Amino acid sequence: MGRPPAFDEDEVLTGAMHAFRRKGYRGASVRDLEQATGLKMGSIYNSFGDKAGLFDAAFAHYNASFVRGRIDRFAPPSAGLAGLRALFLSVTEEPGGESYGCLITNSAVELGGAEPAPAWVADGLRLLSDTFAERLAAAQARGELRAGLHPAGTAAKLLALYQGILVLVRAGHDKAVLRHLVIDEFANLEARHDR
Amino acid sequence: MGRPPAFDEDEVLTGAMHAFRRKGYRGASVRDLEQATGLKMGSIYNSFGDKAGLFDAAFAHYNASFVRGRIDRFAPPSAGLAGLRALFLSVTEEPGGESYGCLITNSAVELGGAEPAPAWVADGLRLLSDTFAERLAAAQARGELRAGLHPAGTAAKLLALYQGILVLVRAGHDKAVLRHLVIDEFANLEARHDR
DNA sequence: CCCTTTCTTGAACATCTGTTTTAAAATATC
DNA sequence: GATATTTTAAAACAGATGTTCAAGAAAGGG
Repeated sequence: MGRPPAFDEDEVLTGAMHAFRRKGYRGASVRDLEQATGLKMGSIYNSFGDKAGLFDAAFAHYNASFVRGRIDRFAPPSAGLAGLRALFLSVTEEPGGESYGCLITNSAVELGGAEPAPAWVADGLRLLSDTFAERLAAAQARGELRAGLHPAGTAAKLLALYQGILVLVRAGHDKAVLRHLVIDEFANLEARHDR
Repeated sequence: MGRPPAFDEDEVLTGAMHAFRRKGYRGASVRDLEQATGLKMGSIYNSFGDKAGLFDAAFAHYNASFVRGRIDRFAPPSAGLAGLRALFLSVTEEPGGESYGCLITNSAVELGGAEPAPAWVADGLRLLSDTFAERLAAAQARGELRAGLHPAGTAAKLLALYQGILVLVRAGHDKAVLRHLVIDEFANLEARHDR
């Protein structure tokens, strides 16, 4: 009973997610979000409660679809260390001159000073960190990892490196330098067969 | 001729700098800046033109005083690799529960999407990167650096790691993990005397 | 001492913000 | 097909935002 919604929720969340990514939570006005989602103000408030509600939904969508999709595409369990490297390289190859950045990184920085740091930031960071640790542990089991490295500790370092690369990408840093950096770092993680 | 300003410019810029650091460029309202600087609205506009002008001046102050001061204190040329490590560790030891973050990192993320990325971001990043490269080169000359490492490339990696650590600090990440990460990374950079 | 110049103050302004409200349109159930 | 219920649409609202304005205050030069 009652009229069903006329919009596709995935499209709406994807549009909102990109708007928040580009302009930040504060920088994306509700009028901007109208254009990004195709919804009108009333529908946004009717469906998501308020701007923070839409942000929450968009962030959840970002973690569950965008980040996880990127992991599955570039760094599936079978791809090993090379997959992780491909994941890192992929963030330096965003299309176009514009640097959209990562919603996790951007939100951590923008909202990090506020009292209730949104749970989605911690969730996204954990998703990345857990993925890194799992792939590193698998690589270690296969003897692909350099001796003396601990998956958990190395995962923490990779998480910091990943966030830092995203900051530098957003700052317009030279991408060739960033790619070189990633290649070097993963060469250091690999088992040394040449000794 | 004319009445001289009654405020101390360093105090004003320091106050503004902290406000921008905590709340971001957009998040710090001109009313907030009144309280942070002690100046009244009219004086702010009379002295700095507009909010962006105050931000510019505060950012220049941050680079020239805060960042450079931190470098000089923790990582003077004489301190070698251990100085760099101390510099990295210092960002994980900010006082209080609140994480103010780094104006360079925060601005790179917040304003990175905008067309004219402020020059102070690039300047600050270069100041850090140049310092890292110089200290690494000096360490190499003294034989403190692990063989096969290039100062410039390693400096780029350290810059990314530094920015990433600041993101994670702002996200409220466990500081013990971050400290461990720094210690591990610098152990990897040091020449191996135990082989 | 006057008077020009500059700084300070605090109110005023227009615009933009997130949100609410009102009325219309559309569909599912009976 | 009537009714109930929800979505849509667009206007309206209160508050916050960046900025400007006009009047008073403080110093230095004549």
